[in-house]
Amino acid sequence: MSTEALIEQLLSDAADVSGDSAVATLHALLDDSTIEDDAAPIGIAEAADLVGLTPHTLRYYEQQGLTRPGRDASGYRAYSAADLRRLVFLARMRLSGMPMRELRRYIGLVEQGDATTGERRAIMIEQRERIRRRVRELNLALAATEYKIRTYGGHP
Amino acid sequence: MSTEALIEQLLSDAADVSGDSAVATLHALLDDSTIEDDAAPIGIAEAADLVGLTPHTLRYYEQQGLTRPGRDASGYRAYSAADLRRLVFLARMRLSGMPMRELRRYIGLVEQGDATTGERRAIMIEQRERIRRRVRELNLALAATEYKIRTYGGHP
DNA sequence: CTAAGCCTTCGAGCGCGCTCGAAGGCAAGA
DNA sequence: TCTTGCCTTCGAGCGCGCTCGAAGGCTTAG
Repeated sequence: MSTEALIEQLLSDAADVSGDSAVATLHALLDDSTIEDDAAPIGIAEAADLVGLTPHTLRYYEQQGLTRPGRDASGYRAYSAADLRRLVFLARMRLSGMPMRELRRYIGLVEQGDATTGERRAIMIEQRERIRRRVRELNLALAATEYKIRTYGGHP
Repeated sequence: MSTEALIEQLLSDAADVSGDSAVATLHALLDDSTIEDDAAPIGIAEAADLVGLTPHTLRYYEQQGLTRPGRDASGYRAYSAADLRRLVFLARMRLSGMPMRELRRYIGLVEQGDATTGERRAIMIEQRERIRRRVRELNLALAATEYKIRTYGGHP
């Protein structure tokens, strides 16, 4: 099951993202073991498919310094398990509204090694704040939208 | 759910009383019932201030056919209570991720009169789905982000 | 041997939603 | 009267995140 499919499944468990099955699915998504370490590297089309992006976008991310996949004998990109895990992470962070700029900064720290985990954590905490704020905005807009719907439903 | 309920919801989000949420609070409080119908029209700067947009943006919205404020003796835009209510609505819908395109379509229907309320309602229902979906995405990303934070916190 | 279909690089273009600057009009205070 | 400051229109520019097309190379099927 591809990441995209997993996300689809999660989103369609509409009732509760906090429910047990959703959490289990999420762990599957987050857990490294979902992508086997010893799997053979795959081509760009397959990788793109797996994470729900296009080959164009994957090349773009690489050009932006977010990934550095290996190459096969023909010079084609070869995405390893680690590369795929990073792509999954990038896709999820983009989806949550994290700007490319921040992602570049974060990946830069990752490539500098363990000494930067503190700073990385800080970035993720900022990111959490961004998401929470956005959720609050959306709940407000949702209330307004439901008000409109109800208004059209009967009594103006 | 009118102003009262929105306020209640705001209170439940009361954790952060930062500037950003002040804007959200303003938007909520400016629900239709809080703008008095007989208030004198106001200038573009004041209107922009009131709804948390810039005069540039207000002119842009007008150029896009979303508003049609009156003019004073000097040819300056004069936003009436009705104009302001519409601006508040537009701002809230934009904030919730409704595309300009949809908003143009919706306002077009509004200007066609009462015969279009059914179609308008349908648009708002689509919009509700968009928001709900986005909230679900964000909750998912939030869980992933918190997982990262926890991981850096100590036990990998 | 050829053609299909994937891959490569590079640079340009696009859709969105603003955002800004230029050039000038009008109003009110020192 | 002059200056300050907000207003007008118009069109261009920008930041983001892709998205696409051109021109060509490798590989496999027929």
